[in-house]
Amino acid sequence: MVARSSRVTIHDVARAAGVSVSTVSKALNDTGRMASETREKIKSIAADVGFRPNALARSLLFNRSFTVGLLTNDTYGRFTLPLMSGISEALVDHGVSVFLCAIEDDPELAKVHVDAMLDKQVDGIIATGKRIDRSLPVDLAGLPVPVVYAFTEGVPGSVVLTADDADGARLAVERLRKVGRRKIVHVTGPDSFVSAVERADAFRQAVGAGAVVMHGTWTEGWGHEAVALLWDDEKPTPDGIFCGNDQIARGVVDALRERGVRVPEDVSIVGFDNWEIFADQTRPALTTVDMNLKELGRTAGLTILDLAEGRSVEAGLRKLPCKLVVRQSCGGDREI
Amino acid sequence: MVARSSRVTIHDVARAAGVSVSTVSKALNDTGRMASETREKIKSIAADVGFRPNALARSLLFNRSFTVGLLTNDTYGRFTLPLMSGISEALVDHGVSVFLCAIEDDPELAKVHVDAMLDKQVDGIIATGKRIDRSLPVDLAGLPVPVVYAFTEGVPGSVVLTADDADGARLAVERLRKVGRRKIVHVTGPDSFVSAVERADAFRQAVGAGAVVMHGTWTEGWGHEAVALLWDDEKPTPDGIFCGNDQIARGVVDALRERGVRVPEDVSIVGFDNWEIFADQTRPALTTVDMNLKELGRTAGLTILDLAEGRSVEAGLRKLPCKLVVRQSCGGDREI
DNA sequence: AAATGATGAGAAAACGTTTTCTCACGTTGA
DNA sequence: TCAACGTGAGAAAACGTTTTCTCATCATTT
Repeated sequence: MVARSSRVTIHDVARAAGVSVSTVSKALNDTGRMASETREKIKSIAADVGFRPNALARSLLFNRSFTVGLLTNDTYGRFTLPLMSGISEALVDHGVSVFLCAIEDDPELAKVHVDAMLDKQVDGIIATGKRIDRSLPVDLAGLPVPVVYAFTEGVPGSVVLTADDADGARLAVERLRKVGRRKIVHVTGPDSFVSAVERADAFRQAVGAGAVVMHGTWTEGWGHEAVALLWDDEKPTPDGIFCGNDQIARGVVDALRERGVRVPEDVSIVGFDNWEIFADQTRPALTTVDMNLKELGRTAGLTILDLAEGRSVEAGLRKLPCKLVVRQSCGGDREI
Repeated sequence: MVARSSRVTIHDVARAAGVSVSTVSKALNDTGRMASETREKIKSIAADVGFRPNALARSLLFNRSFTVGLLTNDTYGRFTLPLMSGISEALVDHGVSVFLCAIEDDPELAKVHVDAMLDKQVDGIIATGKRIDRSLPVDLAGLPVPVVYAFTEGVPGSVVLTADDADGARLAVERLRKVGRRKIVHVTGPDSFVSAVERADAFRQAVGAGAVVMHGTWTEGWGHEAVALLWDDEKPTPDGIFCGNDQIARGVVDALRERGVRVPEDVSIVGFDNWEIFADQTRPALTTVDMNLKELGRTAGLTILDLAEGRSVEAGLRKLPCKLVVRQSCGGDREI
């Protein structure tokens, strides 16, 4: 009405084939009764003129937009991009596209984005954050579409996906044990983070009596500081350090090198996150726990699809397993 | 037809108000002739029942989906996320949402995503990559919608946006000069990158005769190596180093510290990228060139909007200015 | 008092699909 | 020869909007 599309519509195909639009539709969708020559002829003509059905029209009809919204509060993209990649990968086969909205902790902005997505009739919304113990600054309860939470707190009765922190900690300790380490400490982030606590608890359980956990910040600086605390002390120094993230691990490795302590010969280090930009560039490269973010994204995508298509999904917190990526900082990468 | 929407439509509002749908539409859009009491009454009823127009239906009518596609080949998100944030910020006010598609260098996948976006009638596509001298593995010429390229090579006659590398280099040298540095070298990435070459050329021009440019890789390791080359040499050592990215800068700073060379007292360092995860965590924190990615994203968003709405835009390569972010690695942060 | 004009509101068409319903035609069987 | 049936294809409605057109109704002017 306002503008005229230059795109080829089903009417153009019908005209070119000398049949009605209904016949074209049935021919292309392999539905209805029809002489098979007619069907083939129409298909070939449609291909010739480059017809592609207008998804908007179908959406209107089916009340399904084949679109989901990804709401993220993780400005930096550390989590969002791998997650996004997994979601997209899982959904592209189903013809579903993803709206990405960065809300930058702004409730107003979040509301605007959510409204825009609802207006565009998204089939579902995936909400992601940085922490499982913080919720987004917008209420997603009672929306007319399903919602899946990933790495952020969900409302009661919702589906929440996260990495299994305890599993990650166990993998790390297991590895350190395997390379013969016996005096292992855990240097991690603040105990105000649920994931830091869960990893710490699993660490304590795996290590047993005398387990040492040092809470600090998620920074390289804290890695340095922790090494200073451990080595300047009178007590015997550890031979294995499990770090709460790769930045801390980087700090620890650097601090040890400065002290002339060799990694991995004297001390084995395991990081957490497999943030390649850190893990790969640290010398030696970090053996680290990977949270399988892409797989988590894939799961989130498939889950939202299940919900959108009316299949029931078990509510509650679902923790997905981690995996260990072996590089050099832990040692034993050849002999095991 | 297939499923029945539980959402409230304009018909529901019409019924509730005891008027026709046309009247409701006109009332809500402030068009048509109508008693102002009627208009207000309808507006209030619409608000009461929570009516929000179905964007799909409008899109179908206007042949405008208020949606753009962002095609990215930058898996890691270093460029994509800030860009995305800027695009989104610029477009959200216009009611435009963004489809994000990560194509991971796969031509097949790219084609699938582009087709999906076209089917969904995007108003335009923004294509982004990592390098201005490489094109995406998919041909975006001749599409029925406008395309804007950012940080990737465009087809002839297209609109291409990128950061002004030469400007960035000039800002860096200017700063180093201002803090009194006279013997400045440039340690950067491979000369197979156009942006490395452009920065190097601008660097040479700014520094004048005797300018030293060292090409290597974009890694911390090269930063270390370059310092070794410079300091192990017989020649006098530089008092200022402009690095091609923050990772190299990080390597340089660390290597200098290991040699007992003080930064910024003895040598001033300027990085490039303002990748906060590096720039902020380096000790001392890096003074570095910021490519204004968010602003670039904003420009890309507004440009695609102009194109989508039929306003003409000058084709060709458009270089946006950089800015210098001052931290501690260059010195002079107080006295200037 | 009749013709003109202004005002308010509804009917219908349009956007591009899919699906249900209807119908004409030709074939088969009695 | 006629009824019953199967087959192929089109007409129309529907999805939720917006917009153009038409038409009452009522007030104003001659």
